[in-house]
Amino acid sequence: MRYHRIPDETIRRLPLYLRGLVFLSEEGQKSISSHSLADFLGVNAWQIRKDFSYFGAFGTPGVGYNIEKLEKQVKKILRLNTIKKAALVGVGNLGSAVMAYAGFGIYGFNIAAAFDISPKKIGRKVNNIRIENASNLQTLQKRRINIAIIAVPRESAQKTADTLVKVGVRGILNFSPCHITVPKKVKVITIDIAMDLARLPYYMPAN
Amino acid sequence: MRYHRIPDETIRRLPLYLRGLVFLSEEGQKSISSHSLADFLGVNAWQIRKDFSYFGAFGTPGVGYNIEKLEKQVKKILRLNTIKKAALVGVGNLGSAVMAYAGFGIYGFNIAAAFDISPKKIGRKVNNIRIENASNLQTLQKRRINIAIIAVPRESAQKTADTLVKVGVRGILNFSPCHITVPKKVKVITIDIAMDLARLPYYMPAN
DNA sequence: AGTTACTTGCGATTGTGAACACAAGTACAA
DNA sequence: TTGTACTTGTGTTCACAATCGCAAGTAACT
Repeated sequence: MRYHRIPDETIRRLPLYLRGLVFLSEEGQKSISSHSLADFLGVNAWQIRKDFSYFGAFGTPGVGYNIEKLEKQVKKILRLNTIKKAALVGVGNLGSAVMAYAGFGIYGFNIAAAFDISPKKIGRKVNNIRIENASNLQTLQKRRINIAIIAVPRESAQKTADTLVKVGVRGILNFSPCHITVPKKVKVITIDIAMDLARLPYYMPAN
Repeated sequence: MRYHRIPDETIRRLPLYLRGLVFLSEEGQKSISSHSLADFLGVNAWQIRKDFSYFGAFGTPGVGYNIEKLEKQVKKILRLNTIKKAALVGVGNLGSAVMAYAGFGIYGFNIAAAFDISPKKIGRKVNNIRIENASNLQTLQKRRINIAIIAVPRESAQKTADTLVKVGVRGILNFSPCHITVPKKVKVITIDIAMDLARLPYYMPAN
């Protein structure tokens, strides 16, 4: 099945695998079996092998996978092999946390710009990034930033997205708890941390 | 009640539906058709109807769904009909954002306690909640708090989880980018916001 | 070289959920 | 009462993903 299309569910898992591979690589480990990686990540070994098989064979039977090679391949599939600049819109509580979050680095992301509308925040520096006036979003086009993170209140999320699309952004990570409508050429992924918390009680035994 | 098991994917969507219903309810709307709700949330109408049909029929053909009734039912399924107290462990950047996040309210969650190990933070108040010493986690048992949010650095996530389980916590929302091992009776949902961002480039047209 | 223990790759099977189509219920106007 | 426009509920079909099983490859012995 070497030339088959990669299932969406596999793509969803790749960042998880990548996270594990990067960690192991930093620990100095050179190769790992599907079983060990599975234990480390809390998934199934056959799932890992199946997923990896969709984009070619990289493992050595009896030995395992070469971590560095695999890491490169996963990054290539996800188009993460070049450093990507992202813009943050909305430097409130959540936005500040996003700016400070170290976890984007391993995926090659770099928060290169931050915007807000509050005069109190504009001009201040967070994590060495100067907060700019949100009315200057159009500068993103020239700066070739086409990924944005929306962390504004729900009321302004759609308007913000519209502006971002207009200035050439084609990938949006949306933290506002609402649906955002965009042209087909633009991909939006919405995260609502409260929604995940809301699923928890269902899975908890009676209390 | 023809179906005995509600599919997991349906459960995953219920918080989304609930979010929409609460919003519409606050707007004063009394009833809504599956099609309108679908448009509002950015999903398919037949999906909504099918999902709702798993736990009984609530709509009126020709009219739509009674928002209040439906909201109550969804909350009941998700076991959100009583206010739930949750504890936060780790009041760093992300933890602070979680404490300030208003979105938990509509699901009936209430961050009732916060813990950290930094002497600088202990004793300070955030959102009217006094930050306690993390060595006092065992008080959760007496306080009958059995849901916790972990927002500590990766290195201490597993240890934190172990302690939480020991003091009776049975549901954990984990923001640390690592797998956490817990007894079967405990449910963990892990969120890694960077992982979602990492999927974005794959879905963006060539650049 | 032969043996053993281990591991991958992947075809085959099973399970699950998305998508569809439509029968049946409701409201309302004439 | 009849007709029309609308909406729900669900059986059925189809697509896709999880899981399994195993042949074949590899390494490290003796």
